[in-house]
Amino acid sequence: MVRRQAVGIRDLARELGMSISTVSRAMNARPDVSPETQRLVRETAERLGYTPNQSGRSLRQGTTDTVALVMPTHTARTESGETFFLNVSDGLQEVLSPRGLNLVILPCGSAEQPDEFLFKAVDRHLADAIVLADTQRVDRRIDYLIEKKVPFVGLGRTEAGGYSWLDLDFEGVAAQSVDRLVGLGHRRIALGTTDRTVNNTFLFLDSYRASLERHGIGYDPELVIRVPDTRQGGYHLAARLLAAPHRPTAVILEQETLAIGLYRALADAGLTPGRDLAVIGFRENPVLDLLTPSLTCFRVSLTNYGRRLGHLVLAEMARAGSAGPLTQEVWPMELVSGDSDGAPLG
Amino acid sequence: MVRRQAVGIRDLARELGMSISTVSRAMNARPDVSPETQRLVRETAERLGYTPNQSGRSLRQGTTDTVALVMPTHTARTESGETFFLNVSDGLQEVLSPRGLNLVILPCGSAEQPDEFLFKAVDRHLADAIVLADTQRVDRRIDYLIEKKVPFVGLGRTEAGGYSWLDLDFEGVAAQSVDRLVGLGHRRIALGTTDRTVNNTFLFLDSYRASLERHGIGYDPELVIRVPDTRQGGYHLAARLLAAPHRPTAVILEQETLAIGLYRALADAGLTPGRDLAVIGFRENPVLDLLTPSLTCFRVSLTNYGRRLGHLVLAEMARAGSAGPLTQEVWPMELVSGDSDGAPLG
DNA sequence: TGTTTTTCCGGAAACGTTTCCGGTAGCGTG
DNA sequence: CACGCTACCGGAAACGTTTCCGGAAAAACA
Repeated sequence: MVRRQAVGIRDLARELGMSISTVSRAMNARPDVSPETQRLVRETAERLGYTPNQSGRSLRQGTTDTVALVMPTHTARTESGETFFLNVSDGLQEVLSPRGLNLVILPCGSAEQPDEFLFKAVDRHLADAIVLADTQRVDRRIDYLIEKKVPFVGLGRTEAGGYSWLDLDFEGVAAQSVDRLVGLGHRRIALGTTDRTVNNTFLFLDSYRASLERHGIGYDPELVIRVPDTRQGGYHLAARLLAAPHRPTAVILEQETLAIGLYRALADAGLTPGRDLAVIGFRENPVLDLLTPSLTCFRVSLTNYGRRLGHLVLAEMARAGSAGPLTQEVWPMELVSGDSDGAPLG
Repeated sequence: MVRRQAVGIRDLARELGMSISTVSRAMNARPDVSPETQRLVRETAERLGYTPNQSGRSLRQGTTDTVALVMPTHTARTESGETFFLNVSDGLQEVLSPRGLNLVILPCGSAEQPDEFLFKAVDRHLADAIVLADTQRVDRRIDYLIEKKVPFVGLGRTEAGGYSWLDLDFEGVAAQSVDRLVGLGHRRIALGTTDRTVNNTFLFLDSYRASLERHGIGYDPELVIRVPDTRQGGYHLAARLLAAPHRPTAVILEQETLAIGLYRALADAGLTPGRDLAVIGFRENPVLDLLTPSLTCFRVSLTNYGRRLGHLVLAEMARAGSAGPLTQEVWPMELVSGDSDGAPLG
């Protein structure tokens, strides 16, 4: 039978000739242990290769020193997501790590139910705090987290509120896009969006609609085109735009990925973005660099975003369930002007 | 003070009027507890909302029911990791999940030392098994894992061997690329690669060199161009190719990302891939769809790859340190013929 | 020097679970 | 009826750590 743990706190204490409680305090840098002892303990621990057993610690203090970012992998697989999450997680970790907190990413496989997946993770007390991505308009997971008093931050809003979140300014982006296009003289402005149930989609659509009406342009449901968040989706989107009875002169994309298929489709039809159809994309993305003419879109520093997220998580953990103030932040995005959104032809 | 755990096994036992040992056995579906009791226990657990505390379990049985995929996020940020890891993890999870194993992704932030990061994760016994990505040519982490007898699978080879791994057929890809280009009549074939220390890079280079020599073409170090694994890198690569004294007629890319900047640079120079310069990329990637002419590259099902990885992990866990047979698999990639690799002009 | 405070350390009880070991009841068998 | 066997279950000891509590020595103070 294999030894469970190579060297435990008991072995270390025996080696040092002191009590395990002293060793424990020394390892945790408690003030009530002499500096000399601390040094000695640490040195010996290093020498014997001792590291405290996490399960023991967790059991005793009811804490795991871990923050989990739960993220549905099928979202990330839609080609736009992976760099998003990894960049965010990098910023997140940069803040958490110095505080002695480990970051783990919990991928909710495409096979599983996102709700059940989270419930299980929470019940198992896999982490002390959670970052919940891909929030739906109404999201049962939020209710669960609140009920169970798990410190968490939403990486996205829901309709309900009542918790701390951080989100990109979808409404602002939609409004800016409409304003810009209207300013250029466009009146028939389409929206290319997805069929996802994530809240962003709703926010974007609502703002698009409100912005149009603010400019005295009637909202035409025919101009809201829902396609899958993939290249093929973008291609299909273009096809539907071009086939529309009264063809729109501009389109706003809620997902950057759509731009790829859209450009391709326009090229196939002998049309040029910016001249024959004004296009405004969503998030700036390295791979979009390939697009010619360059895409007008919006920029945000994902690493900073992740860092801020880290601080929110820390705040949530600090207040530990006590009814403190919530932080709800919308992050503005900066317009990056490209050549894809010219004035209408006609 | 807040109750540590809402409802523990003790509460459940009291409610049921039986001993905690029976409850435990029932929850774990042990054979020596009557079916009737099992049903009753489960039902009551469900009703009271009881879930076993993971720390308690881990402490007692020295196991965490978790597999960790450790992955350096800075790799993923170089734009080429794009969808690779999430697709692989999806397949991985599909295999692990039904076995009651949780998958976590441990992102080694760009700020941290990858070695230390792993050592700490292992010492803390964060997972029962590990999938180690981004293996270097010589990798201290491998030695550590072997020494500590942690079940693990390399997502990539190292020079040393002596453990189980799964890897893509970089050598085959390089050889096929060279063969194809030589077959088309090319003699000056460049290699666009990166300065990364990951083992792939070495394997690819070695095979490129050997393949050339197999065709009686001398290896010219001047034709091996190392650039960062980014768009800018690809752009820079093209610049160096075009500026070469005796300009190569073909280039093989070890990283798919390079294709983007390369295409852009060629366009800027008024050149066309496939006509003025033959290009063979590496892995098929959705975003590369934008490239015109279409890129000749290689294909592999990442989800299958991930699934296979899952089975290797299970095998490693099963043999639990006992010197069993190692599994070392190279996965072939399928050539996807595009229009980017025509015959040389001259 | 006597008293109080401070500094530092040891003993022991948790944390929630699993599992070994033993024990009782019921059953079949001769 | 006596015996053994099986099917279930309970008690209690772990697993490795932290932390409460108290106590001894040393330091500070009068």
